[in-house]
Amino acid sequence: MVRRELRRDLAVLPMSVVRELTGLSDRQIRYYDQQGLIEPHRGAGKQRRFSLDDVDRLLEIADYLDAGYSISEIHEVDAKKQRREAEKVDPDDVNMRHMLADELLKIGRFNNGQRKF
DNA sequence: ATTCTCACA
DNA sequence: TGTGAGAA
Repeated sequence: MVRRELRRDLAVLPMSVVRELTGLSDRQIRYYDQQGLIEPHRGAGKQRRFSLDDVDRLLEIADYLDAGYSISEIHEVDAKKQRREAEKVDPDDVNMRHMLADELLKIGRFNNGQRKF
């Protein structure tokens, strides 16, 4: 039996669902899209279709923003992330970066309580 | 009914 | 970022 799992990379979620799942306004979601932070697929009528990965990405973006990062700074982080992804193919380094990123976000959240968790 | 783009008394 | 207009 092939292990049939949930495909978090399939873009099948409409705005309404993503809005609920992230707590973001569709205005914000479209804005992050324009800024190139996410590239959801398009369906009939150019309507955006998001994947669960996109939802995670959106939450990540919201966290960075709450932590005080600017859109451009988030792009910097992405760029830096890709460069290392290209060079060092060290799996341990990848995990370490994720851990550091999480810590940065936690610190950011404590430095400005705006998020309504 | 929903979502999209564009523009701002 | 919000909001409203007009189209799809």
